[in-house]
Amino acid sequence: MANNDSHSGKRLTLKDVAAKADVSPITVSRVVNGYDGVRANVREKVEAAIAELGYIPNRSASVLASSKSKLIGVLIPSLSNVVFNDVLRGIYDIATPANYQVLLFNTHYSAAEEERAIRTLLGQSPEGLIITGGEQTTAAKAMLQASAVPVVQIMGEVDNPIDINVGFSHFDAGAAVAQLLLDKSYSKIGFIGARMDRRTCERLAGFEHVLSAANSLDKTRVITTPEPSSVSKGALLFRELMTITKGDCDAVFCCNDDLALGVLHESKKMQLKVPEKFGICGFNDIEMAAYAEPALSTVRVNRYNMGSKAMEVIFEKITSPGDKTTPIANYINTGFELVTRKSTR
Amino acid sequence: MANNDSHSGKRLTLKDVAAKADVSPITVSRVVNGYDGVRANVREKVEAAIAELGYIPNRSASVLASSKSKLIGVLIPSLSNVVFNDVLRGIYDIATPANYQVLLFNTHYSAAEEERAIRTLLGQSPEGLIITGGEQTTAAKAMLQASAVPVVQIMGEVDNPIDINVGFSHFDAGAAVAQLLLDKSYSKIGFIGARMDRRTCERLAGFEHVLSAANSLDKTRVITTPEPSSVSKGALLFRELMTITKGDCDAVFCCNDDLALGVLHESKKMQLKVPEKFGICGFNDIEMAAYAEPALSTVRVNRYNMGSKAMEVIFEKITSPGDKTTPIANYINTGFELVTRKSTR
DNA sequence: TTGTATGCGTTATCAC
DNA sequence: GTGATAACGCATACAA
Repeated sequence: MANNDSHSGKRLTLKDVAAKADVSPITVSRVVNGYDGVRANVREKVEAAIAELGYIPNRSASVLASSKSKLIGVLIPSLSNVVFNDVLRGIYDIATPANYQVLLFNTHYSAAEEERAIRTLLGQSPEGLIITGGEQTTAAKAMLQASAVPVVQIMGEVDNPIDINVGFSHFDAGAAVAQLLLDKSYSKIGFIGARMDRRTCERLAGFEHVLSAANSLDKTRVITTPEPSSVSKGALLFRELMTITKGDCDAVFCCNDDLALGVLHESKKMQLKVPEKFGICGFNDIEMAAYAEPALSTVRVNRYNMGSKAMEVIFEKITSPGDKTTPIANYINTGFELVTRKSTR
Repeated sequence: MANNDSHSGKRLTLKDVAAKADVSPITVSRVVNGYDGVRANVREKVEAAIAELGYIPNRSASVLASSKSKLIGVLIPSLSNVVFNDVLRGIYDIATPANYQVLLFNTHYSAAEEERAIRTLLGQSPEGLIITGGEQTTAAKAMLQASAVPVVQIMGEVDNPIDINVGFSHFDAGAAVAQLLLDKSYSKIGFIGARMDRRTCERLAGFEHVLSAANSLDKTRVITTPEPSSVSKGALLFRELMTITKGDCDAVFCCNDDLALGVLHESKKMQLKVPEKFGICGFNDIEMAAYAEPALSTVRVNRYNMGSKAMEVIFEKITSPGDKTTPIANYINTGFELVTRKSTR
């Protein structure tokens, strides 16, 4: 931290650069924004002045005057969940090269915090919004509708998309896992879940749906907690499952890999043979899943793609304003994939 | 996405609210900003108008007029590295309750990208900047100096802090690990590192320093790659280490836990007895470290604290402007801690 | 190709 | 306690 160098106090503006380069402010503006119609020698003169002065354009003024913000608002429910890392990477990898900025909010799985974030975000003329899931408050939805800003709801398949929806069906994914375990001849299948947000509940619903149809559903084998998930929580919940069912359980679907890794760890301590006597399936396919012993069966979801697709769709919307001839699909299914490894028969 | 409701097209401003509430725009502004000096009944009238119209203040205009942005710029080199999740959480947990926004940039370990990000950031009148390490370009450093914005360099101990430095000595940490392994009677100690950013290099330097002093340094046991680290990369590099040294190696320090987990996995495949015949020490103490088998010895660093402390220091600077009587320390050591588990004797 | 006038929506300042 | 006026720094629209 230090003082401003020469022009201490006052912030440098277009005018200062213009004076130095002996042109008008608007010409400087044109150079800054890379307009073609500026003579080469003038451009060079201006660029030299900018460099010499160390001029940095004031973005607030620019946004105010042009109402172009190059800003994308992103709302995710958690910063601890590694799942969102990949999603964010996908978003940034598309946004940054296009010179768009990302304003990220952590909503802590709270619709109220989300609404507050949406409000502040909307005050900054964002050119697009990426939000998680479809459980916004009605007030938030109304604001979004009224704003006319492209909105992408990511992660899950939502019921009435505000605008565009990029994700996959967690119900189907949960169902697929149940079917997989059934196919592997497990019959007393439990469920371990933490946090229990909307999408986790949907996975559970799909899972229960299939088990129920196969007459294999026993809800005492469903152990959940609203607390955040972790490896240690997985171990804890697994012990609970085994206590409650008195060990009458031969497989478990964990709502994410962290939990599953904890279950795996604990099952070894219990000397439970995985996968022969006990099958474990996780969710997300984090890198460690492949390196667990036995390697963890899980469900691969295209996290990075959800992020990059969301950004791409926003750019499509931005660049084809009101173009009704080439409608953009309002649901993009990023799918999922069962990954069977050694933790299931 | 939809049309604006009533006043379609035009965006709502203070003036609209003022008209509706039959007061002047400035009064609305006062209500919006929670000034005390507004009569209760006027305030209520204004608030009603705001609610009815669904008015959202334009932040660009506000920032332009007041040059108060409530914006903190954060620059991190990677979004894949889980280390930064915790740092970010620490930042957000302090910033958000104070109504500050966080504008996050991913610099991809590139000083050039970092400089670009700093430039755009500085254009938005941030009230504080949190940047990673001390390897900014000289141009970037100059801009930061000139800006008079509080700057916190986090993660490592940097040489000439631009302003404030929050982190710990990676050199010392690397040295401590070397000493630990030596103390456990390992003598042919290798190093496996990926990415090899500045802080990783410092850990290696500290490590080599101690080994060298103990006459145990053999640089052929140092295997590194500029590529990003991962569990699989750990396994790969470990095989390389064993090939190059023809197995003449009895311990390894991995520059992070992911790598170490990969080494652990691979050593089992090689039937190498850990920790008896081979010791492994990681870095960071991610949750999985404790759940590996054998559990991984590692170094705990206070990631969350680095983030929260950085924000706290910025707030101190903001709230005590130029207060020379209570100087803020320009280096805050967040420390580290050796965590010895079963992967070392 | 370059410049002039004007407005973007808010807040600071100073009246009332 | 409330209001009028003038910035804030830039970009749009148009003129030259």
